[in-house]
Amino acid sequence: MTADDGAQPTAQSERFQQARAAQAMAILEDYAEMISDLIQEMGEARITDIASRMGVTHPTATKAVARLKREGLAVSRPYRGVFLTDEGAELAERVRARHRTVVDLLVAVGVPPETAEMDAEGLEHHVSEITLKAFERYLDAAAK
Amino acid sequence: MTADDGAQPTAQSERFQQARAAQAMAILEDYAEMISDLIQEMGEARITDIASRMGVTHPTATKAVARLKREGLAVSRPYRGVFLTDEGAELAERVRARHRTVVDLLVAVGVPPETAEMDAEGLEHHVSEITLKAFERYLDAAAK
DNA sequence: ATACATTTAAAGCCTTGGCTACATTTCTGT
DNA sequence: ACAGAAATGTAGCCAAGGCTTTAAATGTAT
Repeated sequence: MTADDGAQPTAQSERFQQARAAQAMAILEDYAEMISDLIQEMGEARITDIASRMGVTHPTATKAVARLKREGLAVSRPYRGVFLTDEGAELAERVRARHRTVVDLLVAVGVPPETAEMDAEGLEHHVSEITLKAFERYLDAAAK
Repeated sequence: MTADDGAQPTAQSERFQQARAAQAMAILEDYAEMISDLIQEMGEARITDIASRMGVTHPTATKAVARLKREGLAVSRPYRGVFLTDEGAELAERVRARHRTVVDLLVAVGVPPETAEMDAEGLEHHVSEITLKAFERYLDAAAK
């Protein structure tokens, strides 16, 4: 009836699939950024601290770290802190920069800073490169 | 060490928990909106059409509809179309309006329309009421 | 009206990302 | 040095949201 079952995806279904893919990356990104934060602040990232800051229990944090390791983004030895690989650190830095840009843009269009910080946490993972660049241009223009 | 294990959550951990909660609603919102779209366009929403537009297989769509029914957002009889309850229709309408606002705002700050449409699909679920209101004010101001 | 095509349903599998409960290891203080 | 506390690991449970495969119901066309 709608003419595409299993056949070529529509633009719309592609958007949903894209959104789902972004979501799959989101947690990895959050954990990588958190680990990076902790290393900067305290020299190492302990499972307990990661869990506490992410608002999850430590087994959950352990699982997430296992996934990061599987993806080649982190390394760790039993009963020791977690560290990022070069790739992981790079991801964390990109995520951090994007987060700042998103918060800044929200504030620039009139969102209260606290709310901006809150919403950015979920929002940021769905901001594409193109949109990010647009945000940066907008902020640059507004800064002048 | 970081002083809050299981104790009161930090502002940061609360943000993450909030983002996770928003994510849990996201799929429900997407399906509700899609069902609403289909009903408007074709008078009813068939499982096959929902699946095709969402870019998933029909068993997956069936499961999603089951959740909607469980949450009191939709109703359906075996081998018949899916319909929204008042609550479901209201949710769909809110989601649709928010989607439009988000796309408009993205375009207003310089994001190409096609990209705006793409990113909004994931973004919208994390835009709080407060942020949405700010977007609307911004768009109003820019319209003048 | 009956055979064939399409649609829906049902069952069962997988991964993710939460959780609790329990075991083990490391750290710390006396 | 050793006991108790704290941190980490491991196992197993759950729900969500994908999937494929198989079965049943519905719709359609000769």
